[in-house]
Amino acid sequence: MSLRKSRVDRQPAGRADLEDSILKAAEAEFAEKGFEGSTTSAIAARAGLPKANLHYYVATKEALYRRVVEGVLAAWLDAARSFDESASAEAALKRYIEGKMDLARERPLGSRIFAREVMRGAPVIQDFLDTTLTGWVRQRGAAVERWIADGQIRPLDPKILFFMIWATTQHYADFAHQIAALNGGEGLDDAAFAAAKRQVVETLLRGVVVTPTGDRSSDPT
Amino acid sequence: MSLRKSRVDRQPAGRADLEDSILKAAEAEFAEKGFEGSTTSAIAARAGLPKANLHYYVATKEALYRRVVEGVLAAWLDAARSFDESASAEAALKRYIEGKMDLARERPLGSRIFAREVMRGAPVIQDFLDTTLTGWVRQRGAAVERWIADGQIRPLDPKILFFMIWATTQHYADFAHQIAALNGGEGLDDAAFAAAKRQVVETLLRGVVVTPTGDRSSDPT
DNA sequence: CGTCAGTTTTTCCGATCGGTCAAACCTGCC
DNA sequence: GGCAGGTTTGACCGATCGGAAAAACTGACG
Repeated sequence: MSLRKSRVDRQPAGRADLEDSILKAAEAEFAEKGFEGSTTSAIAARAGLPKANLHYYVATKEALYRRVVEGVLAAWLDAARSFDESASAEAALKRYIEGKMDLARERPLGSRIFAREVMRGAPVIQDFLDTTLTGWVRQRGAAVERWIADGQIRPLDPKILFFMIWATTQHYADFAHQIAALNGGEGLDDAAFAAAKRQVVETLLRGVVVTPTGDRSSDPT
Repeated sequence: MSLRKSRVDRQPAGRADLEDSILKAAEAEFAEKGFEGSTTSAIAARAGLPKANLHYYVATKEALYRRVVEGVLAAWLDAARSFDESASAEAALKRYIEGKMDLARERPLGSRIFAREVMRGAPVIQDFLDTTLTGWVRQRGAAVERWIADGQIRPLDPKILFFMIWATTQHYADFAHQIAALNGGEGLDDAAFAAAKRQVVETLLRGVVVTPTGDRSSDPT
C-alpha cells in the first residue's frame, strides 16, 4: 500500500512522475484529436511507454480523460478566482481578462479540451456547468449589476459580458493555429501576445466601463 | 450520363435530394463528433440509408468531409462579403458583426466544424487560411487603418479587432451548449439572441469607435 | 538465496472502423 | 417479356480500436 522511498525518486521515473507524463501526453492528444479521435496507444507512445503499461496506471480511456478534464477545470477555477468583486469594475475586469488571457497563453491545450467537451454536448462536465459555473456566473453577475447600479459600467446583461470575455480570451488558445497562419505561419511571440492582451483589455473596458481611465493613444505591436 | 427526367423529381428522393440529405447528416455528425470521431455508418443512419449506399454516392469519408467543409467556407465567405469598406467604420463594423452573429445563429454546425478543423491543425483548410483568409484580413485591415487615419476609430491592430469579432460571434455557435446550460438548460430564444447581438455590437463599437452614435441607455433581455 | 509486491511487456481478444463486392432490385425502353 | 443502366443492400474484409491476461522482470527484505 505504502510506497517505498528508495525507488520512487530515482532518475528514470517514479510513479508520480510517470502518471504526470501520462497526463501530459493525454492532454496533448485529447486537445489535438478529441476524446473519440485519440487512441490509448498514441497517448502511451507520446508518454514513452507501451499501451499495456498505460493501462496499468489508468483503467480506461474515459477515466484518463476525466482526470485530464479535472485538471482543466481546476485551472479554470484558479483563473476565475482572480475576479475581485470588491475592487472597482475597471480594475476587476482588467485583472480578470488579463488572467484569462494568461491562462489561454500558458495552457492552450486545456482550453481546447474544454471547447471540444462543450461542443460534443459536455457529457463529462455537465455537472460543472450546471453547478459550479452557474453559481460563479450568478455571484459574479450580481457584482456586475452592483457596478451598473453604481454607474461604473453601462447597463448590460452580465452573462453576455462574460461570454464576450471568455470567447475573446479563449480564442487565443483554441484558434492559435489560425492566428499563426494569419501571422505569417508563426505563432505570436511574447511581445505580440502582450500587445493583443492590451488591446483586448482596452477594447472591452471601453466597451463597458462608463469612463475608462486607461487612455493610451497607441498600442499596436 | 444525362439524368432521365422521370424519376428525378419523384417523391421519395431524387439523386440531388439524397446527396443533400447526406451532406446535412454529415455536417451534423462532423460538428458533434469531429472528423475522427464520426463514423460513416452513423452518418448514413442519420441520412436514413445503409452505409454501403452512402459509399455509392461519396467515395470516402474524407471526401465527404471535404465537401462539407467547402460548404462551411462558402458560408463564411458569404458573411465576409458584408464587410463594406466604403461605409463609415461604425456602420461597416455593425453590419459585419451582425452578419457574423446571424451566421452563428443560423449555421452553428458549420462554425463548430470550422473550429474543430482549426483545432486539429487545419489539415484541410490550410490553403484557405493562407490565401483567402490572409488576403481578406490584409484588405480589410487596410480599410480599418484608413478609418484609424480618419479618426473614426482609435489606433489599434486590425487583426486583433477581427479576432475579437470572430471569437465573440462564433462563441454563440461553438459554445451554444454552455450558453444553454447557463440559461437554465434552454437555448437562447430569438429575443434573447437579439439582445445578445445588440450588446455585442454595442460593446465592440464602444470599444473601438471614437464617438459611437448608438447611445441606447438600456438593452438587457 | 528465495520471497514477494509492484511493474513492465508480449500476446491476444471481441468489437468496430472504413471500404469493397456482388447479388438483387428497380424502371424506362425496345 | 427482356435487356440495360442506375441504385440499393447484406455480407464480407483487413486494420485498428480499447482493454484483458499472464508471463517476465525488478529490487527490497528476510
